[in-house]
Amino acid sequence: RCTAVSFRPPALGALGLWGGVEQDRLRAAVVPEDTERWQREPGWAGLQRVGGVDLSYGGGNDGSACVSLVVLGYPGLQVLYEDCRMVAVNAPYVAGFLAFREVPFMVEAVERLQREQPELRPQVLLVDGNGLLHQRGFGVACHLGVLTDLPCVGVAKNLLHVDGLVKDELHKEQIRSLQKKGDTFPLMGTSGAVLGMALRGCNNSSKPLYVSVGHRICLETAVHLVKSCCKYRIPEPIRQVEKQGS
DNA sequence: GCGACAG
DNA sequence: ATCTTGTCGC
Repeated sequence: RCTAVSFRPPALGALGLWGGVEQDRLRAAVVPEDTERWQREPGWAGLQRVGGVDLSYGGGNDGSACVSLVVLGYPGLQVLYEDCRMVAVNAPYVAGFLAFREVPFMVEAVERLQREQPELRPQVLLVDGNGLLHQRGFGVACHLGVLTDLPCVGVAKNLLHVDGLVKDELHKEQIRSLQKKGDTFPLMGTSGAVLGMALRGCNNSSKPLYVSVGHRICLETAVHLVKSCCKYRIPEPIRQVEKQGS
C-alpha cells in the first residue's frame, strides 16, 4: 500500500519526484484559518465577490484547453466578470499532481483580472478539486491560494482516496445520512486529522461535495460559504465557470 | 499481480 | 475531464 509520503505516480518519475518536493516546500505557506475581515463580520457583510476558476478540455487528445475565470456578486451570485481563453496544457493529469497541470493557467487568469479590473478582484476563490484533502496536504486549492495569496476553497465532486479515506460501504452509509441541504460529516483520515467535510449542497441531489481548506480560510467558514453558494448541487461560481468553459 | 485515486 | 440519448420526475 502507498503511504502519503512515499506515493509516486507510476510512469511519471520526474513529476512525482520534484513535484512532491515542490508541494512539500510550498505547503509551509498555507494558512488554514480565517484571515480576512469579512470572515469575522456578522453575515459576512464585507463579502461582495466570490470567484470560480476551471479548465475545460475539448478534443481530449491534444493539449488544448480553456481556462475560465468568473466572479460572482455575493450574496446575489450574479455574474460580474467572466473570462475564457485557450491555452496549451503540457503536464499530464495525475491524481495528486493536478495543480502542476492547471494552476499555472489559473494564476495567469487571476493576475490578468487583477491587472485589468482590480475592482473586480474576487475576495475568495472556489476551486475544482481539493485543498488540504490531498496526498501531501497540498491540493490545487492550496497551490493556487499560495501562489495568488487569495483565500481559496477546494470543492471536489468526487472523493480523493487518501489517508485511509475510501468510498466504501461505511462512506456510502454516511452519505445516506445527509438528509437535507447543509448536512455534513467530517472526512477524518487514519491519522485522526479532519481533512475536509462532505457537504450536501442541495436537497435535490444526494451526491455530496467534498469541501476542504485551500488557503486563508478555516474549514467551517469554507463549508458555510460553499453551502451559501449552492442553488443546485454544484456551487454557483463553479457551475458558472464550467458553463463558461463549454 | 492488477487496480485504485481530484480534474 | 470527455464521449453521449433518452428518460424519469418535480
